[in-house]
Formats: sequence, structure tokens, C-alpha cells
Amino acid sequence: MTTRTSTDGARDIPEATVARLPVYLRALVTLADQGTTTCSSEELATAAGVNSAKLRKDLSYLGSYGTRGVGYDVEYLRYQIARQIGVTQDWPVVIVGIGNLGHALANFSGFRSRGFRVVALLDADEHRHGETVAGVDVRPFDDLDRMVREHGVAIGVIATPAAAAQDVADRMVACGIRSILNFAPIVLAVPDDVDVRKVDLSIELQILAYHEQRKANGADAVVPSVVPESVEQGSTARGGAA
Amino acid sequence: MTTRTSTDGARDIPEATVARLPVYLRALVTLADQGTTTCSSEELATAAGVNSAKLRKDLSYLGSYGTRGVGYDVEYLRYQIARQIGVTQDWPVVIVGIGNLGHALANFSGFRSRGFRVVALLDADEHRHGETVAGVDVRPFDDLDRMVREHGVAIGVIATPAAAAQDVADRMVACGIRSILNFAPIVLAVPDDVDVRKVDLSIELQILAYHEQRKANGADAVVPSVVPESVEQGSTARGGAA
DNA sequence: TAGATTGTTAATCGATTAACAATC
DNA sequence: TAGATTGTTAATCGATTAACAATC
Repeated sequence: MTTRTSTDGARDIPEATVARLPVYLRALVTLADQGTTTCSSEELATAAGVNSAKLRKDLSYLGSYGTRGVGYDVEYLRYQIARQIGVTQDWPVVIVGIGNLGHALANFSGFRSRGFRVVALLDADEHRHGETVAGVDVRPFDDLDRMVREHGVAIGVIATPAAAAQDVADRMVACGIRSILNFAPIVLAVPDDVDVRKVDLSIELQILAYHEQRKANGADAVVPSVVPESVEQGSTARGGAA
Repeated sequence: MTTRTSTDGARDIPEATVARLPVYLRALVTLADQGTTTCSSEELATAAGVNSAKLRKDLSYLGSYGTRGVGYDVEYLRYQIARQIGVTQDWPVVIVGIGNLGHALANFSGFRSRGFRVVALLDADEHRHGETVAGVDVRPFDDLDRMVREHGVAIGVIATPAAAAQDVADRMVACGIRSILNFAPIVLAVPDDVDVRKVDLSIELQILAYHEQRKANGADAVVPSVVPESVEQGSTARGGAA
């Protein structure tokens, strides 16, 4: 392995920063679409929903792409961020599980516009085979291997029910996929060198519910602390929640 | 406002912990379904995909629900976490935007099983009105007010295209909704007392792409540093990325 | 009692923020 | 030059982790 030869100062970008770069990228695209050619860190930060100190700190990990006293060139910064994230190149993606969610994902324009190309739709249910979604045929799950090889797929999306997800992940890993976006509500077990990101709809709602409950209970107890009989403590647990 | 009278020691639970409680809850449900009645922090942590130190620290914010030398009673801990999150109560939810994603959300069983009840499906497109999804009629967006009042909706889900999302959010806020789950790829502007959580599919893929690119480039430069003519710097930017 | 495991402490690590010197 | 804004420093804050005393 040769030493890296990046031309900018970027070495290790903190995870929190990596997660915000796509937000900045989107804000820059919006600004460009509006005809804005230059923006300050303050303007870009507002568009991205963060404060300007954080924005400048984040951008400083990429290099020095602004001009003091002036701001940032929108197109230039946009390109630099896109390059760092890797969305200047083409990413072939496979989606497994073509239910409602799989359909939504296959049709999602935000993928294509950012270099993600859905090259295969796979489903274990043969009733779905032959259907075409967003111009791509739905094929048997067993075609995974071939699709990954033929198209050089590096990213897999799992949109199956929870019960099937681990199996799908195992097969993806066996095919050489090392980046997985998982929509199934289950913790996947994968080797260390495989990245899994999880999108969990019910967890997001539960986090909202927690905060909503706190808002609603400003004038009252945290929660009605009645332990229903069905969950009364087992032998090891202590006194009730009076 | 009366002082809070919670019976446990829980006061302010850190955000990072709040985000993990639903994961623990799911792991406990899975364990219970398998017939497990007691588990150690180590077992539960493994099931949840975290380390046991973090799990115990997280649980310590809720109170003291384990037994030293023994572990946790699965049903009892499950109830305590559900109560803290607020999913022992019923949360009426409205979904706006009944495209593929809206359909997927309306049909998602993970909502109902955690106390989230979809009471209204709204769409601005009148071609969708009258359709029934998961047993709920699709109605005009203008019914929002009435639905929120009639059902006591506290949580709104936005599954519209980006262009419509801010409008929808404004209307939701005007109706008194203070918790929003947003699937539209746009930064929403809302008052301070409104919680917005964002699920952004293309951002998740971009984060994966960033890491995938780093893996692939172990033996090479970080990125092919060629600046295409179309994005050559404007007047303010400095030298090329040679 | 001896063994096991929790709940908590304290150290470490990483992220955020404000402030300002550098500089266009 | 004077005004504006970046890039960076240093302080603060919050999250993670390891270790262990408390205790079942």
C-alpha cells in the first residue's frame, strides 16, 4: 500500500463532520440553482441549518476553499465537497426487497442525482419477478452474485422484512459488498470491515414521542407510574413504581 | 407548573441515550419472544449491538432496575423503558404525502406495535383521495386541521416532495403539532418548541459512499484530483487542485 | 460464603462553540 | 486603507469507556 497522496490537507474527517457534508452539498446545490455564485459561511450555515462556527470548522477539515473577506465560491465549494464525499463518481447500488419501501427507494430521484445508480432490484418473492420499477426489472434474489459482479456493486440496500435481513446481509457480504444501508428493524451482524448504516422509522418516532411526552408533562408527573399486572416484577425486581 | 413527581431518579436523559432506548426496547422484546426471562447487561448489550458499559450507563439514567449478581428481568425492564420513552401510551399520527413512501409508512407494522396509530392520510393530489391504505382513507390536505383536532394528533410525518414540505410543516405547526418526522430532503424552518427529526435517504448513502471511497483508495490517492472545467474556480478561489 | 453482575466513578475521547488573528 | 469574513485556537461541553466498589 502506497501512502496516500491527496493534494489537500484532508486526512481524517471526524464522523460528525462527514454526516454534515451531504447537508452542505445540498444547500450549495440549492444556492446555485437560485443563481447565487458566492456565499458567506453565515449564509451557507443558515441554509444548512447549523451555526457558522460549526460550518467553518467542518470545512476546515477539507482544506481551505474560502476567501477571507469574501466568502465561498458556490460552484467551487460544491465540487470540492462532492469530491471529498465521493459523489463525483458513479455508485452502482442494489436494492433487495421490493415492497412499498423498495418501490419508494427505486423511484427516489435523490439517489440518481447524487451518483447512485440502481442497477438491480431483487426480491425473494417470485410473484414480483418480471415487474419493472423505475426502468429496472425485478429479479430473483439468487441473481445477487451475478449482478454484483457484472455491475461492480459496492453498496447494498436492504428493504426486506426483519426476518430476512440477516440472510440478505450475509449474502451481500459473501458477494464482496462492504457498505450496507439497512431499513429492516434489526441489528445486523457483519464483519468489522463492513459498514452498516441503519434507517429505523419506528426508532425515529419513538425519539419524538419521548420529547413530546416531556413537553406534555411539564405540569404533571413524568409518566403515569402504574405498573400493569402483566408486567409486575419477577423474583429479582424491587418494589413497585408507586 | 407543578414540579415533576416522577418516582424514579430519571431527570434529564442525554440525547445519545434517548436515541438508544428504542434499540434496547426492541432487543428486550426479541428476548421475551424467545422465552428469555432474565438477561445480563452483557447479553442485552450484544443483542442491541452496543457494549455493556454503555448499556449500563444508559440504564442508570432511568433508575436502578437490575439486580446485582443476577441481571435484569426482561419483562420488567421492557416495561420501564417503554414507559420512559412514552410508548405505553397511544400516539395518533398523521401522514402527509401518500406516494410510495407514504404507502410504505402507512403499512409499516412497526408503528402500530409501538403505540403509533395512523389516524389520517393526507395528500394534495385529488387523484389519490378516496383510496384506502392500511384501512385508512386518503383525504385532502385541507382536512389537516380537523383531523388533528378530532384525533388529538401530536406527531406529523411529512412524506411529500421537497417542494411541498415547508408548506406542510407550516400548516402542521399552525395546527399545534410540535413533533415532526420529515422525509423530504430539505431543511425545515420551524419555531424553537417544535422538534423535527429528519430521515434522509440520500444522505445515508452519501455517508456510506464516503467510507467506501476511503476503503477503495487505500492504495491510491484519496480522489482523482482533477477539477473539471465546468467547476473551475471563480475569481475568488485559489490555485487548482493539481 | 463465594461468585456474579450491577450501578457509579473517574479518565478519556470527540464534538461544539466563541473568539480572534490572519488576510482578502 | 478600512471593512469583512475566513480558518484556527482554546475553552467548554457531552459521550464513551474501563475499572471497581457495592451488593445480590
